[in-house]
Amino acid sequence: MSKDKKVQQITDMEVDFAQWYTDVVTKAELVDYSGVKGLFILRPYGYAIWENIQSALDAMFKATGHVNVSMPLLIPESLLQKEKDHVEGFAPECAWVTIGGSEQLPEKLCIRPTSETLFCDHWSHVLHSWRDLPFLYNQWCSVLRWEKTTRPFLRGREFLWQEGHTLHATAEEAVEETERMLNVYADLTENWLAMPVIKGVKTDKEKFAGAVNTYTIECMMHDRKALQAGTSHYFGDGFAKAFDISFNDKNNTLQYPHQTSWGLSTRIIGGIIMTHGDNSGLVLPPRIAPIQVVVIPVAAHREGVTETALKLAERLRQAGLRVKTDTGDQSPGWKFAEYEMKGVPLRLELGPKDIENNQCVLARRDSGVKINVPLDKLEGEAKLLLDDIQSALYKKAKKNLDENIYPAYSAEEARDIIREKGGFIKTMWCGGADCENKMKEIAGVSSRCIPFEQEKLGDICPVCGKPAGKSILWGIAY
RNA sequence: CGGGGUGUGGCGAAGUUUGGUAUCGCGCAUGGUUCGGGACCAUGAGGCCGCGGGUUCAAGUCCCGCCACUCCGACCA
Repeated sequence: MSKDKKVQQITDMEVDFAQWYTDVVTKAELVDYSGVKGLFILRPYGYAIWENIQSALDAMFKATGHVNVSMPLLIPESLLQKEKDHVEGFAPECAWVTIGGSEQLPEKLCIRPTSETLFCDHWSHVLHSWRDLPFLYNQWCSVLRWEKTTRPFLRGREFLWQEGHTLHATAEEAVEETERMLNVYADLTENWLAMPVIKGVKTDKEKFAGAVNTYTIECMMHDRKALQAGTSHYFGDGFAKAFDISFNDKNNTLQYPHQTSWGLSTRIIGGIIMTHGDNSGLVLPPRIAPIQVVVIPVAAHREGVTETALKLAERLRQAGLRVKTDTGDQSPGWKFAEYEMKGVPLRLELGPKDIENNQCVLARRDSGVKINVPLDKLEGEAKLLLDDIQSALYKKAKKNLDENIYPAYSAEEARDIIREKGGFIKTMWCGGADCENKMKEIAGVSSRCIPFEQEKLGDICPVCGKPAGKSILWGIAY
């Protein structure tokens, strides 16, 4: 147990990171297990985090011209099979509905693992003219993928996400959209979730089934493993051709449109936990924390304490903050531990001594630092502290990322670095799938992305020794 | 899908080797005293011992099957 650890129920992350993660997820009351493997219950506090992420992202989608729709849950087998690469990628993890009521169905229906095929089918009906384009659609839903092993948030068979699907008259427009949405994800992840990202493009091996290109944002977790936090795909006109989506352009020529899709899931909450959490539990970035300030009256039975606490909470609410006052009859110490476990960024303590001095105590979740604040300065101080916590979390995570990317000049060197230190490995790459596979074999890492920000680490591929034009990032991924 | 671990009141465990009345701690409820880092006392509620078969006079315990969770690998958001 570390010295400053306040909560004894959570396994130290240095002792067992996976157990620490599970402890945090359950003790912070984010999820509960359901009776079916890989299907998790999002409890109110966990769902509230998702709602905050949702509302931030949804606003960004709307601001970039997108509209929300709702597509069916089930996909006929024949529809799923229209695009060859796509079905090959997803068929192994599909769950099927074969019976309706007591009748065997004439065609089995797949519970959507993703909805490209549904959007394509729909668009093939409604698209006629260049005037209809672009379609800029998004849907918030859950999807089902029959994963072998499952973990709360990180890998569920069912998970909540949003999937954006867009259709454009030209390849240029579609590529631009793919990049735009990756930047939206990066904006959310860095500025709201305080998680630094590396933007790049996936190799052919790692890209989405059916995509021409997959763009990704990669994050580094506290245990130095990689988390793919969001992806944006450019499809070219492959799906359009497979689904017979076409339109007449301005010159009355029949054209195939170009397509994109992009998704971000509740997995990102696992990312938040593993990026900011500590041995006392969850640490939430203020911008998405369901409770930004928890007000805890001390010696609440004493005259004026509860009343004053409620008044201060209301003042903070008026100032636009999300505030909870805990007037329960547990001891103050119990409450301190409870809200630390839940990652509430700021705690306001108010007791008789404070009231005498016309002040209160504000305690930061990230650093544990407590300060006395005169009551007339409360709103300003609280906001300043929340802003500071938000940026401190980002800086700390950025440091972890920057300090754990190592160059390597052979697969063996990469292997040794991964074994000793973990983190990301950067190397040059010839672009060959053989070298990528060999890297996996020897060093145990998968390619994370070819970063947009390229570095020149040499001239040759560290695996085959042939000329190499690009730098690439490797890591062990969740 | 391969390998390991675990399933006993809400949670964590003991009991399983050697079959014989269901135990402990925490939590929960009520009352009281407390209250600045997980308070204390008293009283009380709560169990098809993961599920299904079998052996036996008798199964938490022995046998067979299944399921779930969890960790480590291969695959994915």
